[in-house]
Amino acid sequence: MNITPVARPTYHHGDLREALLQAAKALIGEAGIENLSLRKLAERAGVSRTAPYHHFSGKNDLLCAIAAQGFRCRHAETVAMFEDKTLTARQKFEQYIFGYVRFAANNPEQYELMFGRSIWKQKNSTQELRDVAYPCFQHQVEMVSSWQRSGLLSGDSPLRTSQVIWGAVHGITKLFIDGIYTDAAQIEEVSQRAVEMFVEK
Amino acid sequence: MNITPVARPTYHHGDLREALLQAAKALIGEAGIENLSLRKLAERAGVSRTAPYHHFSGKNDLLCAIAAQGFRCRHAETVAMFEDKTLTARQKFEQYIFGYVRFAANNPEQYELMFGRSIWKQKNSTQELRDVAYPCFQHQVEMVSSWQRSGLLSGDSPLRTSQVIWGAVHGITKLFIDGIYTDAAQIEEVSQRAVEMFVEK
DNA sequence: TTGCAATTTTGACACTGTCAAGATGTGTTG
DNA sequence: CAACACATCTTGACAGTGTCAAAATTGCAA
Repeated sequence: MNITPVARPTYHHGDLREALLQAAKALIGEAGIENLSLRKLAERAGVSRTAPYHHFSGKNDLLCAIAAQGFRCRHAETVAMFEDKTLTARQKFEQYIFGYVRFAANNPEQYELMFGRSIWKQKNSTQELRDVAYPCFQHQVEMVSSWQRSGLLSGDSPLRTSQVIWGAVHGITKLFIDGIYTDAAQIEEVSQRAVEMFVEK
Repeated sequence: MNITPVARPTYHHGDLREALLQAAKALIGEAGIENLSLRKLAERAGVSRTAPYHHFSGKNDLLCAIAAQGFRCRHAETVAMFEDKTLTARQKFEQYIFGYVRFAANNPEQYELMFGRSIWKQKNSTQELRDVAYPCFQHQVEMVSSWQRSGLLSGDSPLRTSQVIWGAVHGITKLFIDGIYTDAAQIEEVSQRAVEMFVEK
């Protein structure tokens, strides 16, 4: 919540864009997205109110950049896990569910930016964000398709099945991080139950 | 988006509280929650900026009241459906899923208030809202419990199973109304697939 | 050195939620 | 009917917000 301005020796910052992204992630982690203001952010970075506008076209642009970072991080994690040849299909499915939920629980504010209404609702998404998010979505369908071929999941429509499973993890996640489910300790048990309910017996 | 002030003959409004709730629902339906301001709302109701403060303790209080209306409406719908003796268990389950998704699709902004982060995240919920929301949550668990006893759903933990199913419909719903799934026409097909994946064969 | 472009700053504007204090109406009691 | 109490509404004010325009500063290239 507190602002800790950073003294800056030179007039030009050097890498203000990256510094702003870092400070923004720190601020939303402390006080939530709704309490992030460009002015507080600028002050934290030790720079004037409108300096960020030379690195981001506006607040929305900055939020999209943070979301894009999240997609890149999450996508790398998922691909690495799915290509691990020491895991069975069932283990990969479990890892996917638990990894997804854990990522969201550890970075709730960033997750909100990635999948929340503030960006996607009214076509606020940047081209950069769309370019990095769509492969992420696509990869989920491919994983589900592979699990169906291996008999772990039922049905013949990878897209529909993937939409239901993604919906489930997304919904469980949101109910927890948005504070409707108050007991956060239950999230692992609910995830476990989700795995049981989806895999074929 | 436009403001259409309402001429008012008398100094006292008569039923300003209800008028504000109605106008607020109309405004968020037109421009979304994030574009609702108390000032525009007051102007629309033909009243000064601070008049609403004599009927709601603040903006959050007003939003909670709108959410509470949504819970009452949805709860009545659900109870009536579940007590309909002409429906089989399977039909009731389908109706629950489709009804849930349809309600959210028809009232996306009100749904966002009911289950979104803006209210629940930081203990912003009113006592009135909690009193009307919890029975709604509880009823979902009871329905799932009944479907498990009838053999429609598997497992022995109504709470966990209910959390997964609620998570699924909530997640599917959110992915659509928040604009991540762009093709809203698919929502029925995804709901149908969800029913198939959850009921025992 | 001069000139140019990138970067940062100051000033300004419209908008927001909300508090304090005053004005106006309504209802109740003597 | 008169006077008071109270609910309701209004005006004024304040701090905070995102963002634009114009001016200032700096780094780099010719």
